Amino acid sequence: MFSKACEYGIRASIFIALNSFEGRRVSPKEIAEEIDSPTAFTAKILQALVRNNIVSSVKGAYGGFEMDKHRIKEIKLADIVDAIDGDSIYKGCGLGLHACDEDRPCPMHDKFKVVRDELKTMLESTNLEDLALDIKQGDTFLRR
Amino acid sequence: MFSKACEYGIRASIFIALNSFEGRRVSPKEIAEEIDSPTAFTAKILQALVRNNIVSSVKGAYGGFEMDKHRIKEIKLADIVDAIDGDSIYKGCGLGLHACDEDRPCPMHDKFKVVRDELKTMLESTNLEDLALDIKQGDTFLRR
DNA sequence: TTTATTTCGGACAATTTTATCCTATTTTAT
DNA sequence: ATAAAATAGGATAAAATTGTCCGAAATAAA
Repeated sequence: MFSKACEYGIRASIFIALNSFEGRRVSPKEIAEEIDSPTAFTAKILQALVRNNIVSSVKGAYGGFEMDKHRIKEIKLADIVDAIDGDSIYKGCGLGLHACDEDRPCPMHDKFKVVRDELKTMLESTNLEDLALDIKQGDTFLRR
Repeated sequence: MFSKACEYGIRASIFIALNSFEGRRVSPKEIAEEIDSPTAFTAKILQALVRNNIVSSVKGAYGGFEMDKHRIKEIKLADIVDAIDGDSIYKGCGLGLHACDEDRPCPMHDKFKVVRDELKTMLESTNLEDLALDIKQGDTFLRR
């Protein structure tokens, strides 16, 4: 469904949010250990998240990755997916047809659209704060 | 969402179904031209469809790929997706966690499950005959 | 200002997916 | 039987994705 990069990106974002509530910055190494992902690859994904204004970074001693505490609830899963995988998952045709739309639909179009729109709505209505709080309460997990 | 192989597989199956209604066998070349896909790669996918009993093949002169006319309505999109991409799209965790389930869910689990189940239901309830008939009536298309 | 620390970013490598090519095998028609 | 036609399948190549490494740039603390 999502690329590996996107999966890591979402997990990393949740972990950073969790720590930003406590005012802690985290390093790529710490993030990768916590979300069980390859460190250098995760660092690359963090760069993309920074470029897309999902997280911010601070270089130098005592630096690391963090999020503005008050923006955490404004950041939606859709923002992260957009930043890393783009919007093809919302907009693309189920059969990979470039010109598939209402006017010239593929055979799956109508039925696929329902599912795709529901996915879109879900991603757009799920914010990082809710996800982070579930983890904090031990209801959900980021590893394995 | 689906792999290229799976997209080609679905498109090819629909085209074969369409021709099998008329009792015509079709070649990989003809299929690839009609669904706008690479011929040799499509041929490989057809082999997988044959192995998984989605279509049958006849070698030698006047051979080609065909489907049992009476089974066309019994074949669901889910069968084709299963044959080519496996069931990870139904069963996999949205965040790629191997051990994600009801007991130890990832933060996206509940919301993702709703979408994934709807996708599953859609694929399991859509049969090749309906898709082929839509094309025949000029309501939907397999190319571009 | 110097040093230690940390992200940034480019180059490279491994793996997976997508795609091609060629030969073997099977089947039908003559 | 033989030849022609067609799928089967292995080897290989190209492209995309995933993953690693290392030096440059930036920053904070001393």
